[in-house]
Amino acid sequence: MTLNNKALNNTNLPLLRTSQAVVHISHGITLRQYKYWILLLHFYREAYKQVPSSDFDGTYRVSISKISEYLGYEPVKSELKADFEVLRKEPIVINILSKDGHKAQRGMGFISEWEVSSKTVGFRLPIFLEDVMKGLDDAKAIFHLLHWEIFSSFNGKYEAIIYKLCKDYVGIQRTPYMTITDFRQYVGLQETEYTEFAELNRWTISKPVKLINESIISDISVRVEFQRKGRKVEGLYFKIEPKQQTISVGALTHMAGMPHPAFAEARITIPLSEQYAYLENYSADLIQATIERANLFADDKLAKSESVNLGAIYKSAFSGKWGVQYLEQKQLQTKSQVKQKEPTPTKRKVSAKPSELAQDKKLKILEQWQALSDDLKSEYFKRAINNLPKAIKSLEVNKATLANIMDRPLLRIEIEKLFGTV
DNA sequence: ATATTGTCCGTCTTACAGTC
DNA sequence: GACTGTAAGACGGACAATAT
Repeated sequence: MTLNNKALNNTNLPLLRTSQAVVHISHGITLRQYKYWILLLHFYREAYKQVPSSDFDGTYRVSISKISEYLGYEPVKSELKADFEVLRKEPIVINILSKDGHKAQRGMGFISEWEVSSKTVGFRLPIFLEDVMKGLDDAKAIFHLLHWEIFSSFNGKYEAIIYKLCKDYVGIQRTPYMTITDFRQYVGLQETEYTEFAELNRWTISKPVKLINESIISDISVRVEFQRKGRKVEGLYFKIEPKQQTISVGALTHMAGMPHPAFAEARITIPLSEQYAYLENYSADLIQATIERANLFADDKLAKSESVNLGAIYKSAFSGKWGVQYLEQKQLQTKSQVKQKEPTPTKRKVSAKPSELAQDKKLKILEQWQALSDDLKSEYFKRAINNLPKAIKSLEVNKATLANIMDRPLLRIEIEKLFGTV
């Protein structure tokens, strides 16, 4: 569809296989059906990642209890079937570029088959969506970054759609321009609905935007920009800014499912909004290198028993592009096998008060942890691991030990939570 | 039964264009 | 530049239809 083309033209992103290709589909389905679909895509993606590709036949079954877990209530069977049937029938038409570079259109349903039994739900995705899900670059994987709980907490149809649209463009801080017709199509309006712009604006633009901005759990703030010809509004786009999180970073990370792997080595939890911003601007390799470099710098300071403010270090590491040097250096090293002394990174700014607070808190937790007996430690360790979202658990089980648990941000947060509840 | 969504009406504000 | 008419739009509220 047209939106997608514009997005791609504007930013010169590679065609296809980007998250945008999946996301921007105009539709007339209800919010609940839309939620199901997003959930199914999420499950599909998870399943695909866990099972080696050749063994994965494309049909995925998920227990109804798992769906209930995400939705927060148990769906009624008849309703579920009806919704899946709508998802199967509702058309998606996407403009794509075929291999020879010519434009092509493709039509499909949101899902291609479904099966509902007493305890499970099975579904298959159209081939195109399957391909997109398989081909999704990790850095672009929307479903780890998509904040399911925030999304599902919006109870307005347009609110959720606009939130999601904006969420996809936090990185470039604005959505593609769309005409009013495009917008109507995007949010799934019939010709007869909201024929007057004033009403359209009032109920499908202004109000949802206001609600998104006022929501205490929303992680973005959104502003609509109209393009006018005289007084008449011809089109619009949204401007997006990451919002200061009003709930704990730990809770957010937990809800979002997983931090991006590139941030795995980070010793403090980098807020998702920042992760987004970094991911938009730097490659995963570069991010990893930046964090590694920053860690070295921190170690260096620790060795000299200077105080270390990780939040500030990471910030200046990214803004100062420490990773670029480091990455080049690493490549050189592996090539020439010659060990060089690392250049000192550019001077660190002394700022970032909020992260100092976080640092204090971290130290407290650390003290509390060290005061525990070995038995208690392993007890907490087990419980922390168990509390992790499934996807992370399998990773952490292999990596985490009693000795390094405090260096693993997600686990530390779980421990912190456990301390809080005891 | 209640909440959400869509429509309609009335009134106020604002930007544009024409006239003086 | 000031004045004025006009149309687009904002906004509050009432209410019906629909979904949950």
